[in-house]
Amino acid sequence: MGRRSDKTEDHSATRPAARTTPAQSRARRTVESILSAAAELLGEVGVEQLSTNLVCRRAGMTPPALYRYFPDKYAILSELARRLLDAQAEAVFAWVDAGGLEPSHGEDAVAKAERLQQRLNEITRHALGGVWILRALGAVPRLRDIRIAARDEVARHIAAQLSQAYPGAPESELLRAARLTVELSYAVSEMVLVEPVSEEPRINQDIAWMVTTHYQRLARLAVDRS
Amino acid sequence: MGRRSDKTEDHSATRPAARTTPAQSRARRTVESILSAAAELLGEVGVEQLSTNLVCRRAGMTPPALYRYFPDKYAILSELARRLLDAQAEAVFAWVDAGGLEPSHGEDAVAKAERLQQRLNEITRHALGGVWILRALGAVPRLRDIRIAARDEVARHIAAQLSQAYPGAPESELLRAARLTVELSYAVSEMVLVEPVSEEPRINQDIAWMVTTHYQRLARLAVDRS
DNA sequence: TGTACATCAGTGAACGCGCGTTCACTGATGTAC
DNA sequence: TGTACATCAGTGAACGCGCGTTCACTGATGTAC
Repeated sequence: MGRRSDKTEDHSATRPAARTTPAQSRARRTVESILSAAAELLGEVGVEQLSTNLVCRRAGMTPPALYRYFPDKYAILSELARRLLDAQAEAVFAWVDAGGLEPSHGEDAVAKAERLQQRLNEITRHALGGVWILRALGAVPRLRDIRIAARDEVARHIAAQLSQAYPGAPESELLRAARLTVELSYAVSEMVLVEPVSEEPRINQDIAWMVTTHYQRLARLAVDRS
Repeated sequence: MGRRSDKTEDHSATRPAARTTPAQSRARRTVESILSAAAELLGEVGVEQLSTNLVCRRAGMTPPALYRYFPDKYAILSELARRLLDAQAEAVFAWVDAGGLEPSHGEDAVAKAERLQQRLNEITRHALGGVWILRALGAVPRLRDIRIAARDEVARHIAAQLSQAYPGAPESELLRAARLTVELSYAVSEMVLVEPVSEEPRINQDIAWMVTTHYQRLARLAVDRS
């Protein structure tokens, strides 16, 4: 998928370059061990207490091995973040491409949005580091840019699609709405993963309804204005 | 306000007890210096790099002075969090008590909700540590409970009021809806404070519309069911 | 209103510890012939 | 298919530094008479 590789390039510009790119398969396993260890520890001790030494110990290796691939703990977190955010972005793109935003009768549109939210929760749940990276992304100054960049990329795509589906609505409004809804979607993922699972479908449904209705309202306002 | 002191007691159970409660006014100034310094540093270096030594230096005092009042950096963050969350909760209570949730015609209800969101943003903006504590609260394991407790307290109050305004809707649904909207409101505050100010009113309006419509829909569904 | 004394508030100096980081090295992997 | 060699991957040991934390102490504040 061409779009995906574009995206990866974008991110690698932001991300602190790894000192060495692993060439052998042993090295690739090492990198994965580091990422897994960091992911585990993220939820156990929190971003603040996460240290490269701690990660090494958990991953069963010595500091220089880690330093070969990551300059510091932020590089590790960035990589975890990039993976999660890329996966989420890809899910949204796939959903949009499959007609997620095409005008349809109220209930259908909500059901479609609900499935997307569910998928995003699922991705977050199973990503390395899970919901903890999502949380860390907000709180760590050096990582905020990654999150905002990812959010805006998704938002632009949604806005573009919305303006096709509902021509006449001003671009700026659509972009604002898209940004807001992506942000809300992150918040819901963060929330849902600590609620009892039984609550999850209802919450997804609620947010899906809110977002869908919001889009439709914008479209309606645009039509009224013309 | 009786409700407020109840709340304070609740929180102090969660919060690690200060070693000493300041008795003299000099001591109270010291505590405030510590909190201000920590608040400043929070946005500059992030929760992860915040340390008691760093706070002392910025506050112009030596470590033992800090240790007299706070056992560790989490105690400082908890206090900052408590203040912000208390202020927000109080604003919501005041708004509810002033009839914020009373059934009214669509546009009015939205305008009321919009004003509340604006007020909450304002509180966050001017609180010690501002939006950075809000963010830290999500990411630091030892602080999450405070955030969740505060959210749920506000949500219960809103739910109680909703069930009075729209009798017939099941309590559990109202509580879920209230929790979700409080969470969304936090997210919007976090978001808005980094957007250009010019965007703020529109975003407040959007979220106000979404939340209000959501409540009204729940009420309508309840009526339909009976 | 002044003094003596008890309590409160903050200092200076020190400690052990884990962190981030680097060095020269050994061992593992892949490849050219 | 086997061996020799170049490159890649990870180790052991060490470093200086700032962190969290405590001690015995000095100085400031408030109060009893």
